[in-house]
Amino acid sequence: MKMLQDKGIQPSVQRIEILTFLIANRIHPTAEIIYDRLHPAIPTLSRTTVYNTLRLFVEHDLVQVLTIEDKEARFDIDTSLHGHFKCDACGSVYDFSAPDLPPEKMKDLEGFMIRERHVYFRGTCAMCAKNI
Amino acid sequence: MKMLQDKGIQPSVQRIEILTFLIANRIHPTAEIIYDRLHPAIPTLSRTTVYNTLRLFVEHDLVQVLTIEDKEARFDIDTSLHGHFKCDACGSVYDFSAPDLPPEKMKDLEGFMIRERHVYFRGTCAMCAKNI
DNA sequence: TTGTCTGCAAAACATTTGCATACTG
DNA sequence: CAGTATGCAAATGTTTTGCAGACAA
Repeated sequence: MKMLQDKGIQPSVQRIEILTFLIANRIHPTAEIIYDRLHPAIPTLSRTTVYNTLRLFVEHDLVQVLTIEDKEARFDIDTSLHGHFKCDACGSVYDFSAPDLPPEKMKDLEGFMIRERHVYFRGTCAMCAKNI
Repeated sequence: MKMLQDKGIQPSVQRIEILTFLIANRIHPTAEIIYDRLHPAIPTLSRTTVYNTLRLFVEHDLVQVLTIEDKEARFDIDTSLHGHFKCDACGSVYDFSAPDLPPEKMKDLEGFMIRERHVYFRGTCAMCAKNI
C-alpha cells in the first residue's frame, strides 16, 4: 500500500488490512470492532496489533482519534475538519460538515497554538427519531 | 445546599463538598482529582462515592461530562455552551466562548434531534507556548 | 544479521457493581 | 422503621507493556 509508505510506515499484512478496513468502512470503528471484523479473515490477528497499528496511524496523521464518548476511542480515516454526531439510540456516529470555526476570531485563545479541532454533537439520529 | 434540592438531589455532606469543589475550582477536574483534593478533609470519602455523585449530578443536568481526552472523563459545572481547549504541554483545560453553531443550518443533520454540543480544541496554551 | 513487527499473557487504569453498614427523614 | 447513601472489595472493560518468537530489509 502506497498510502502507508508515503507516511513512512512499513506496510505489513496487518497494517494494510486495518487501513483497508478503515477506508472501506466509514463507521468510525472502535479498536474492538476492527478486531472483531478482521479476526475471522486473519485468525492470527491480535488485539495488541490492532491497538499498536492504530496508535501508529494516529502518530503519522493517517487517522484521527474521536473521543465522542468516554468509554472507548473511535478512529476516523478522514482527517479533514468535520463534525461528528453520535446517536444515543442506535450508537452510530455520523459525519456532518461543520462550519469552519476561525481560530483567529476567538480572542479567548490569543497566543494559543491550535493543533486539533473537534465538534461533537449527540442526540437521536433521523432514522431513530422516526421510529419513536 | 439549595442548588442540590432544586435539582431533586438529597444534600449529603459528600455531595455538598463535591459540588462546592466544582464551583470553587473551575479546572474541569477528573474524578480522581476531586477525590485527591477532598480526601484529606474527608478521610472517609471513597472513590465510589465520588463516581456515584458525579454520575448523579450529570443525570440531573447539574454538571456536564467532557470527553476531550480518551483516558478519563472531566466534569464541568458550567453547562452553558462554550468550547474547551486542552493544552498538551501542561494538561490544563481552558474555557473559550465558542460561536454558536446553529444546528438548523447543518443540512447534514436534517431530522436529527441534537441534545448535546461540544467543541474541543487541543494544542499548546499561551503560557506554555511562551516557555518553549 | 540486525532491527522491526507480531501476539500472547499479564499489568495498568478508569469506572462500575455487589453488598453490608451507616445514616436520615 | 424504611428507604437511601456510603464505602469497601471485587469485577469489568479498555488499553498498554514485557517479552519471545517470527518476519523483513
